[in-house]
Amino acid sequence: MLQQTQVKTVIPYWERWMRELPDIAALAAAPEQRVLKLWEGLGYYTRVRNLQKAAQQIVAEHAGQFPRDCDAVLALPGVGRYTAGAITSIAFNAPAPILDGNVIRVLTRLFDIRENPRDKPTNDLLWHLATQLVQAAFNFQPSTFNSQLLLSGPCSALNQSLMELGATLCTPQNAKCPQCPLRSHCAARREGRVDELPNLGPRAAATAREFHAFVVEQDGEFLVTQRPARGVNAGLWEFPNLEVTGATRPPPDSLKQLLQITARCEPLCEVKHTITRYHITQRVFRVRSAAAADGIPTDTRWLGLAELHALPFTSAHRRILRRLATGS
DNA sequence: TATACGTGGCG
DNA sequence: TCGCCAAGTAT
Repeated sequence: MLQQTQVKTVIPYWERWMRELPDIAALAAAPEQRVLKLWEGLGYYTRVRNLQKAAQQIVAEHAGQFPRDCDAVLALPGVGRYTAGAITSIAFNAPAPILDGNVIRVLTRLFDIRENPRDKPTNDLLWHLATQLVQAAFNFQPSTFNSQLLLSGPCSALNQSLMELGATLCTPQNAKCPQCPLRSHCAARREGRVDELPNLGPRAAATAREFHAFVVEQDGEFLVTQRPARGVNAGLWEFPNLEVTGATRPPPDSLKQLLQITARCEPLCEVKHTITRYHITQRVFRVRSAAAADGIPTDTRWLGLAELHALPFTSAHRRILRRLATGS
């Protein structure tokens, strides 16, 4: 859950998740729709499918016991170098390095590394520095006093401290350098370059795309279609929709029919969101004539409002559902 | 090796 | 309003 997602966002999801699926066996055995529902709104949906695969792999290959070996952890689906290091260092105090967005920021500033940390040589250097730091922590002999501050172990404490520093003081903007325990060691601060680092380079601009979506109601049920198994929001359910500008394929007749109807419909709302390459605007229309939906060729279902909430919708669609439920 | 993948919060 | 970024991974 924490991959590319802020702790604050994750907490309510994690609490609900742990109530519903309290252990590895429960996750491994759960229906995929239930697991997706618990993840609904968190984004990056392949993470949750990988997480369930990982649970099933642990049941099959590790007798249901979470592996302690770093290579076995790394072999789990959805677990990369960072997550394997985070788990084994934080949980087992293994001297495994971590490098996330926070640590990249802390280290590029601490050592005044001006190259783009996304470039391979610079990324290698940062992993090397993170390795040396956690090794030093592993060799550290705590005194009686500070051992009380290292209950989870020095490697665990070091890695969590690096991330926490980046999350609280060494922030992307308005870094709180006067409060930083490393201020006297920080090369970027000494050079007055804190605001210039990390140097991530420019981002590719997103292209605007516009869609019309149709909320088709019939006897208290709503028409939904399932997205393709690949690509954005793979396999999730949504209202039938059509790209209005820049469409690459001609719309099916039934959708064309819906599109013509939109001229007589009041827009329900407008939803905007951005993914890597596109700014997406969805104008959502309410269609009361169910006949308009006849013969829609894609995978479709009629579902009641309560059932709709049982499906893995994107948050944009959940906002619309709330409006439908409240009648506003 | 470079891209694509979601969403929400913040200045 | 808009751009940036977040406890990264898979392909």
